[in-house]
Amino acid sequence: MRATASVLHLDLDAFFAAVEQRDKPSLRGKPVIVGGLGLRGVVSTASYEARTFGVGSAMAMSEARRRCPHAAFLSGRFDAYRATSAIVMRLLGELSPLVEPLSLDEAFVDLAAVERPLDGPALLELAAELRAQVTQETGGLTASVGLGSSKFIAKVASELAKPNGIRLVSPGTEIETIAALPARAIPGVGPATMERLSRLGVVTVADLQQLSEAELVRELGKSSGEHLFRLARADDDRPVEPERETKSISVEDTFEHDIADSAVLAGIAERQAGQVVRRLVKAELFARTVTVKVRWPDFSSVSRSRTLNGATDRVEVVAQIAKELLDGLEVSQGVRLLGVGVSGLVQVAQEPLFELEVAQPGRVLEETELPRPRHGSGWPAGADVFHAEFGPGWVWGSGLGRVTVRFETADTGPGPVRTFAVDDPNLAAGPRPDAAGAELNPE
DNA sequence: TCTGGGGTCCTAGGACCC
DNA sequence: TCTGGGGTCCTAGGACCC
Repeated sequence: MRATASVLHLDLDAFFAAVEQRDKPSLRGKPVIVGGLGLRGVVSTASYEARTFGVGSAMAMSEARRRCPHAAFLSGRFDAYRATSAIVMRLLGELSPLVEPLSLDEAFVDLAAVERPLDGPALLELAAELRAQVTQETGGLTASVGLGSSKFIAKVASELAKPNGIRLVSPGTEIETIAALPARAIPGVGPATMERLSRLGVVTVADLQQLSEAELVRELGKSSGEHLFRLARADDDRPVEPERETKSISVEDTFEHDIADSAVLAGIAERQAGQVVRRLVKAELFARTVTVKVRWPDFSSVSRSRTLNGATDRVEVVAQIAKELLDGLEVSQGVRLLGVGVSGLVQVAQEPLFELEVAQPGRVLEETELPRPRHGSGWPAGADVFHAEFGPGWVWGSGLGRVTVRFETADTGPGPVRTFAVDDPNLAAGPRPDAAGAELNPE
């Protein structure tokens, strides 16, 4: 904890949904739900209009549809989210070189790296200007900003500021600020920890402050217990860390229907190994450990891993090991989710040649013929499209060989709706072909 | 029609080494 | 002549976060 409130936490409000409302004027002011639209999808982000119906992140999409049937249900457009996030991260980088992104929509900034300490009014002014810049440069998104003497307090502050606000927790007032909050508000206290704390009579952070460190360690283990003991007293000296090295890379897929065919699963593992290795190579890393993860129909899951003597970035090696690990599992009851991951990442190859006798050379499957999870048609709801005659629009819905498109962009008013055959030659997937991101980079 | 995907961190037990 | 002790690595599972 510092003597000044020099840690800033920024959180974009209902980020994915807000980007959709920005780019789809007909959805502004309406409930929008972004997430997996398949049978087993979950909600990534709900707009504030949807939240009033009790829809929230991580909720099963089936439940969200029950609670808010008239919402717009969209699959995500991650390129658009990444582009918008980059704008915000750039603005944060102008405040300080010490920016630690937590996700596309959240980051810490260490303001102590900037010249002299700022007092309360100066901090509030800086935050207000930042929020105005974010809204200006992103085309209308809002952010909540928290300021405090540590990461923990800054994060709590931005939570208290939501939505669309600023909150400064002045140094010296931290403990009284957090005391009234539910213990669940402390990062790291999830459902399981909260259940254990409840048994000790803990509801609020103030209750937590009554427990001794020994009691917490006994209940939660050494690391968590000591950590929680300190956070309950607003004692947090974790630094803002701009660069965090990648520790693992993984790909996993939940299937629309459980799969019990081991040959099909092996084919999926092979494709996933390819995806993992592509990212491994792009990061210029090599991996020593390969892990396979399986989720059963009852939602329990197991993992199997193997560590090599050397590190590899070869698809054949990762795919072969993944398939061998999968072979060791009895899949006849069906598999709900399959995943392949690598860890033990290093920057140099140390690959012993004897590590793998590549079995029968076998045909290398083309990317397109490997099994992929399919969620409905090739026209995901919410996706950008471009029509030769009508211009840019987005997929409103599809089915029965038809796709319905609404023609509007961030800069138009609500636009008209037209329906086409799914194979209409005038209709192309993706944003306007010749001006990618133009509206976000006016210069 | 319950429960995604990509991560990080922690714990605990066993193997192994000195 | 029953079985110390510490350290490290590996595996597996689980909690948690966005």
